[in-house]
Amino acid sequence: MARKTKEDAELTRKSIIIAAREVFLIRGVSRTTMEHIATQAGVTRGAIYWHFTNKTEIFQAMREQVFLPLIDRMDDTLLVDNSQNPLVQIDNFLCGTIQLLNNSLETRQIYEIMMIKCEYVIEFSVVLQEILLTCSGIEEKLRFTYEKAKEQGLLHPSHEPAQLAIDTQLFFIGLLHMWVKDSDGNHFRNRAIKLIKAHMSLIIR
Amino acid sequence: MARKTKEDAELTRKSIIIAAREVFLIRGVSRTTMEHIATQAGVTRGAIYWHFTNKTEIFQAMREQVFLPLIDRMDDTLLVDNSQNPLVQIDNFLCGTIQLLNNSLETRQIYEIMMIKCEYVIEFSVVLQEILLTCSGIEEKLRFTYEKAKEQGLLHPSHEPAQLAIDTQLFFIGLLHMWVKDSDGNHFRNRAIKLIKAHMSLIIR
DNA sequence: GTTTATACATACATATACGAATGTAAACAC
DNA sequence: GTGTTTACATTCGTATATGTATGTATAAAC
Repeated sequence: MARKTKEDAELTRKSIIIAAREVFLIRGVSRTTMEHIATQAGVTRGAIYWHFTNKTEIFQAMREQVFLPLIDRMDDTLLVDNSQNPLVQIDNFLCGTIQLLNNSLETRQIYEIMMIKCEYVIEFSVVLQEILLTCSGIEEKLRFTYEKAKEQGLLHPSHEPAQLAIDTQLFFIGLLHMWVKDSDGNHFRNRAIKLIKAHMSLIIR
Repeated sequence: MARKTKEDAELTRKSIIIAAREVFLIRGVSRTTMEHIATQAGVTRGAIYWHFTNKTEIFQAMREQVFLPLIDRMDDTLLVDNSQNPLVQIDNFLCGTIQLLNNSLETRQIYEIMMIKCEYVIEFSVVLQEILLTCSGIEEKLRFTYEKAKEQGLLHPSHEPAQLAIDTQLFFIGLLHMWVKDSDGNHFRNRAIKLIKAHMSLIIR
C-alpha cells in the first residue's frame, strides 16, 4: 500500500527468499508459482517482481546463502588452520558439514531443495556448472590436505593423495545425497558421523 | 483416426514412453506437458490419456525399464556367481553399471532424468521410498559379498564388511551423481572405471 | 515544501495446461 | 455381417500462470 523505508524493503526481500525456500521444499521449484511465494511471504506478486525478475533469480539468491559459507568454512578448516593433523582436518570438515545440516534448518532445507526439489534444465545449467566447479575446488583442497598427510607419513605408502581425495569426495557426495533423501533418519542421518569416522579409518595407515 | 490392432496399440504405448523420456530429459519432468509428449510421439493427448492416467504413471513406466534390470544384474553379479573372487565380483558389478551407462543411451537418459530432471515432491515420494529400499538392498548384497571376502582372508583384519559395504555404496552413489552431472565427461565420465579401481585398491589387503 | 523516485498493490492481457466429454472408424467377438 | 468394444482424435470448459502496465502512498532528495 505504502512505500516502506529501505530497511523495510530489505526485510520484505529477505522474507520473500524465506517464503520461497519454504514453498520450494514442499512443492518443488518448478511447481512453485510466484503467487505461492507471495502468499507465503504475505505480499503480492507485485512485491516479488519488484525485487526479483523471475523465479530463477530467487533460487539463486537462496542458494548463495549456503554455498558461499560452505566455501569459506572449507577454506578455514582445510587450508588456513595448519596446526592440526591433516586427517583430523578432513574429518572435522566432513563432520562439521553434517553438524551444520543438523543444526541449521535453513541449510538443511536449501540442500534438500537443491538436491531433490529442483530440475536442472537449461536455465539452471549455470547452477550445475557452479556445482561442478565447487566440487573441483573441494577435490583440490582435499588433495592438498592429503598431500600434507602423506608428507607427515600418516598414509599407507601405496595410497596416493589424488586418489584419496576423489574417493573421499565421492563418498561424501553420496553421503549428503542419502542424508537428504533419508528423512526418517534411520538409514543415514543418525549414522552419518559414524560413517565418516569409518571412512577415515579406512585411510589412516 | 482409426482403431489399431493390439500390437499397434502396444507400439504407440511404447513410443509414448520413449517420447516422454526424450522430453523429460530436455525440459525436466515438471515442465513437460502431456502436449509435449504427444507431439514428440506423433500422437495426440487423447492417445496418452488412453494409455496412462497421468504423467506420474508414464514416469513410473519409464523408471521400471531400468530399475528392474539393475536389481537383476546386481543379483547375478554379486549373489549367484560364486566362482570368482568376491572383490572382483564387486568390481565387476560397479564397472558393469558404468559400462551399461556408457553403452545404453536409454539407461543413461533415464538415470539423468531420475537424478537431476525430477523433483521428488509428495506424489513422487513413493519413488523416493523405492530408491531408499533399493539402496538398502545394494548395501546388504555388498555386505554379503564383503563377508565372503573376509572369510577368504582378502580383507585387512581391521576392516569390517558392514563398514566397507556402506563406504563402497556411498562412493558409488556419489560417482553416479557426478557421472550424470558431468556431461562434458572430463571430470568423472572418462575416469569412472579408474576411480572404481582406485576405490577397490583401498580395500584389498 | 515541493518534487521525485521508490516500494509496492492492483488490474489486465495473454498463454498454456488439464481433464473430461464426445466423436469415430476400424478391430474383434459372435 | 452385425454389434460391441477398442484405440485413439477432436473439442470444450475451466483453471492457472506469467509478465506487464498502471495506480498510489510515502520516503527521501533538494
